Amino acid sequence: MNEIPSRYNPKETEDKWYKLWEENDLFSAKANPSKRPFCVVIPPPNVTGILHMGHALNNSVQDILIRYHRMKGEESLWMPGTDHAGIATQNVVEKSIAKEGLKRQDLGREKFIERVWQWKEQYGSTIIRQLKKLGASCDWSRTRFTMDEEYSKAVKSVFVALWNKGLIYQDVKVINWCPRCQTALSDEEAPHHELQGNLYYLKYPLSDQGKSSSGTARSDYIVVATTRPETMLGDTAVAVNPKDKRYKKLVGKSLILPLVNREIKIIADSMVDVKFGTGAVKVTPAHDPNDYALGKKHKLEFINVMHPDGRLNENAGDYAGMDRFEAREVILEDLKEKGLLEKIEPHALSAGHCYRCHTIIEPYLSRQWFVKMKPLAAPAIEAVKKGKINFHPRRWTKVYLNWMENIQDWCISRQIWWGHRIPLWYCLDCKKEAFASVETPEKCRACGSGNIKQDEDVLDTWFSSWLWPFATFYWPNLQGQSPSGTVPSDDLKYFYPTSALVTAPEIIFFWVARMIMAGFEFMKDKPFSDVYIHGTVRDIEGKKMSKSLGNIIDPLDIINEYGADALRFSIISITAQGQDVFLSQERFEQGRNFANKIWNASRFVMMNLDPGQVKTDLCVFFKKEDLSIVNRWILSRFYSALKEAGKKLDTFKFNEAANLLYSFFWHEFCDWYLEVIKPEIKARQNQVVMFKVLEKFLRALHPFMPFVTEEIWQRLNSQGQSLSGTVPFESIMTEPWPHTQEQIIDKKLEKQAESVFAVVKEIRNLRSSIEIKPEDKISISAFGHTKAKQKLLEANKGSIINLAKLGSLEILVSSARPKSTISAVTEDIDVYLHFSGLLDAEKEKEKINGKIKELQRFIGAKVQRLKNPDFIQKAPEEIVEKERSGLEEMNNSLKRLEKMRNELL
RNA sequence: GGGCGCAUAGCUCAGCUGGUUAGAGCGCUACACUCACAUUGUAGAGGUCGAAGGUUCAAGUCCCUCUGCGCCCACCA
Repeated sequence: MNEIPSRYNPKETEDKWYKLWEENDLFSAKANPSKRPFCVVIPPPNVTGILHMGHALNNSVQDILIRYHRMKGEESLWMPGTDHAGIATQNVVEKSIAKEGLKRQDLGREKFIERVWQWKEQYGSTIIRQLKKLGASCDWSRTRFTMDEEYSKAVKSVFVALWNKGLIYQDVKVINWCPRCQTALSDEEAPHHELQGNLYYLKYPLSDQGKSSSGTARSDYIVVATTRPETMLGDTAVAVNPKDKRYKKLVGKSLILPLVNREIKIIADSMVDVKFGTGAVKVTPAHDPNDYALGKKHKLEFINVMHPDGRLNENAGDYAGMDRFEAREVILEDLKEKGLLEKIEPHALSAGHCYRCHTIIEPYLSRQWFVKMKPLAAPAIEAVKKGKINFHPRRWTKVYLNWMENIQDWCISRQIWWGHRIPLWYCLDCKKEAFASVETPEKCRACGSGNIKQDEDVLDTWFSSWLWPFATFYWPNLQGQSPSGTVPSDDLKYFYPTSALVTAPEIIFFWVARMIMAGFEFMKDKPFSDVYIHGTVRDIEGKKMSKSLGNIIDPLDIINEYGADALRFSIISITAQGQDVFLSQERFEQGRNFANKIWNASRFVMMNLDPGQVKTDLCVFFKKEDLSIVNRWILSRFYSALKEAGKKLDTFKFNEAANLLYSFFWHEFCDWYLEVIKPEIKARQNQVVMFKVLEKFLRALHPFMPFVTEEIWQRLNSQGQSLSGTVPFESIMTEPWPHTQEQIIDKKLEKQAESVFAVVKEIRNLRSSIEIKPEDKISISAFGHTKAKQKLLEANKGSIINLAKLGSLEILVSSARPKSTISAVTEDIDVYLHFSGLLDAEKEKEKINGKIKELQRFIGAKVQRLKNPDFIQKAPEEIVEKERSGLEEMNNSLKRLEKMRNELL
């Protein structure tokens, strides 16, 4: 057995097994009415994506779910794919052609899109390859892309369906505009971040007419406060609160807009906050959502002063052509010169930022397409309220509902090229209303003219992502060509609704909520039953990992250095329910060490395994009573850990499941069990139990650490059961997740075994307290205060000698203290270490006194509790009983300790 | 302005529906390379569970208030 190296090397196993799994088609799933379906659709990573820690966490969780359910005998499908990520991908390709000195406009729309496809062919599967390194057991034969032909058809169908229902409309509104990407964004795509800016106080002079009639006006101008002074060029009114006494007389009068010399009215509206700034607001209806509303209400003029790229346009007069921020400085300068800049105050404000390029967005008046969301939201709200869909952890339910109940219409048109072009056509001849069509039309529906033109805009990427749980199954046609052949048409029916969705909190609005709405609207059913929201991956200081901060830990580096199993296990074991994940490089050592521990324990088992005998003995039924206490103990412990871990997995508590298996294996199986059986490892029952427990443990752990468990399982079985590399290929992947055997779990027995271990621990403790060398064989005497304990000592004498490295163990017949000993107590058992050297009685006494004091404290608390009549009366009987027996035990220990101390005198 | 989360050992965090003496990993100290593993073993130090109230026979655990961090949402110009 020397050929097993003493260190586990993931590099030699991971790629090998992944390849075999793939070659043997173990990831694929198909509709199988005799089995329960289990389905997870992957949150499709962007085609431009490269694997980061967020992906690693997200996909580890999904793979655990899928592998677990697959092993539980469910037909488990993990549907993979990528997202075309309109803006992000277009940006990447624009950067790439910029190296050739080209802009997308130089190429033209068609050529540019061709270049994007080329880029996608070349780099688009990077992330898929990386997911494979992680061990992801997706059914790759089904890999989908949101721009696939069939998928595009689904997108168009959905657009047409909503159009026909009257849920899509066009409007001119102030929307979020990214001057860098030059497109409209939805509200979700323009998250607000705080900025340290200024509040500028500008003086707007009253016009002559205004001045003359206001004899009591304190001054001949009104001061307005703004954070974006450059927008003043587009002002068409100043608004005040009608109740504001300061301005009451001025309402209806006019002002002269400085620099532009436009006459603008002073209007009154209750929307204006009297307390903010000066109580007078400049109104720029084309560049602010609030002002837009005011503009509509008061029928003001809408003056757009900006080009789509953020430069000021011809309406800005002298400032035309300047960038918005440059213009701001110049305008302030000019106002100052004219004495119209009253003051500047520092002011924290929050502004929308483009979620793709982080540019400050500009509220911008433009014509866009919108989806009416309220009707779609209603069933999606109800489903969650009624518990048809459950969030884990539950608190996200509120976040979801709050958003859904205040949902705004969705701006879906984007002024970019890469994406699903809006399936709307305009007739250039009859100029009637636009019409929607799934198939590309040749003629105008109204007049039959062939002179028609498709809308230039593309749809928001999320307008395709929200169909992911069913469009990936070739809805609405239900059949299509996957990379590996025709997909059967009953798959959707079988796998939908899918089972669980795993994602990060920031995706709830973008994707989760919308999938739920799309599910009910188009499939008449929820898209999934459970939503597991995991935390955000952060660095050790709590900062989000990002390239710009330079605090990235690359999962591929970790895989390379520690192995994919280590990565998976470490990241899962610290991912508490929905808490953010704080990572540092060292974290992965835990996973690596665990893999190594499993490796070596297995190595030890295999080195000592008699394959032939185990093979025959596996079929032998060992009667419980015939098994040694330690064998019964490890079986009981194993099955109870298994039972708990299963419960945790079923309730999305992955870290708890992982940690249960970890501490069972390391601290019970390795630290105690293997050590106890070591001297008699060839005994038939030991052989069978250690083999069984290890083999089942590997299966239980497989969803978490697929590679190392497969490698060992294969080696183990090639010994124990001759499964070695036989055809057909057998894999731990498709073995059942072990069943719990309740009848073997025996808590009483566990306690017995553990009291033996406690004796061992006390002996070790004594040994180290007087600094006896480990190689010195010491003599121990022990006395059990009950018959049962005496018997237990007798029965486990050998184990104690072995574990505590004793020269001899004498079991006393009376509680009298042997001479020249130091002592310790455990529950019901006294332990004496024979000591020939000089005994420092004082030191020994001190130690015992310390223990006595501690014990007295606890006893005091217990006595207090038991003296309380309310406690006796109101606490449950069993608790009171527990307290009583606990007190009794403690008193016993106390007496024994006191006796020991007194004997020292 | 609303909403949510977190404050427990030096660090990072577990502690489920309240019930014996509050746990883990890392780090630290001492000892040990005895034939599975130094990516290891054994032993140990280290906590009045953020603060103040309250409910209860009993509170890290439930309620209220406060403090400090963090996040999300919202049209504060």
